[in-house]
Amino acid sequence: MKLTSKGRYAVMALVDLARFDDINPVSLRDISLRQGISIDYLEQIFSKLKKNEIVKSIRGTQGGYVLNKNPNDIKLTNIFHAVDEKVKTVQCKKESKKGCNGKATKCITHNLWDELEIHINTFFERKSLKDLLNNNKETRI
Amino acid sequence: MKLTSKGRYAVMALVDLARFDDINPVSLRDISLRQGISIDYLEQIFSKLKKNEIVKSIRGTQGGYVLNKNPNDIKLTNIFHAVDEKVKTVQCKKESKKGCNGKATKCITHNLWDELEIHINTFFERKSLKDLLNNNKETRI
DNA sequence: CTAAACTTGACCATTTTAGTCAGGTATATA
DNA sequence: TATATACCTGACTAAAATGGTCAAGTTTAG
Ligand code: FES
Ligand code: FES
Repeated sequence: MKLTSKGRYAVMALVDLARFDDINPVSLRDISLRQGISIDYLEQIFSKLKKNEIVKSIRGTQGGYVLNKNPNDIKLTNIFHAVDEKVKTVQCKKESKKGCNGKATKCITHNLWDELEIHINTFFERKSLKDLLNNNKETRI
Repeated sequence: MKLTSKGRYAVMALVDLARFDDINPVSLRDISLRQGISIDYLEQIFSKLKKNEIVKSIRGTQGGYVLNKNPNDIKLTNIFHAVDEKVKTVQCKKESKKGCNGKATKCITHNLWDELEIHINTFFERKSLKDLLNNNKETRI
């Protein structure tokens, strides 16, 4: 199981944004330089973050992005959902009664993977952007 | 983040094995039929499980595999480790002082991903094959 | 002797990932 | 109003990972 760059970068970029957006909008160029993420890639990510109303954009010179919510109200779940970083542990379709093996009942490990999924998602639901800010105050770049 | 088939199948197959190996060794053919997993793929998986001393093999007609330990002592961690299903959330090399961005310090989200990794691994360390057996007694196929 | 079952290693199609690239449009400011 | 800055959009792609298959063995019960 691994975390993809898209999810990782989205969170990184938002933490960066949250630190600096109180004064001016933050340009992707700045985030790119500070965090070492390709600017073209960031554009893809922010397009989704914007669609999901996590950030607002300001176009033109001196433009950039600003958070659209209080950092306390932006949970990792919201970020991941926005960029399609999803936790998938079961193989089967959850709604279906059928198992991943095509049989009529769920497979013998289905419950286990379901528990796991909940376990992981709980972590994402608990953590907010705010938590990450506090957590890193000392280590500003 | 998603669980790969290799990890999922390994656990599935071992639960199946644990149920039936008290009487006779269980052939991959049987597991394949019961669990709907390709026999060729199972062979790859069991080769690794054997190397890691989770199962023993008995060759020849009427042969098959048997657990090499008490189900209570086989944790998901052990199984996943055996088949190289690893949890990877950080991007950087953990031992290194460098960050994932190539900079001299760890990135602003490093601690978060590290926490996540621990969170997930805790789940795997707690669950044993025994737990899964009990959990599914009613739903035998 | 032979069929069942493990053993080993190579091979491969498909999908996913992690981006790049090219061409826009909007707007602050000089 | 010219222009540089920065957002916006969609297409494209190389490389890696995934999820297997296939072939050619060896071992051993019966
Ligand atoms: S994972 Fe849901 S039935 Fe197997
Ligand atoms: S994940 Fe470790 S430094 Fe970024």
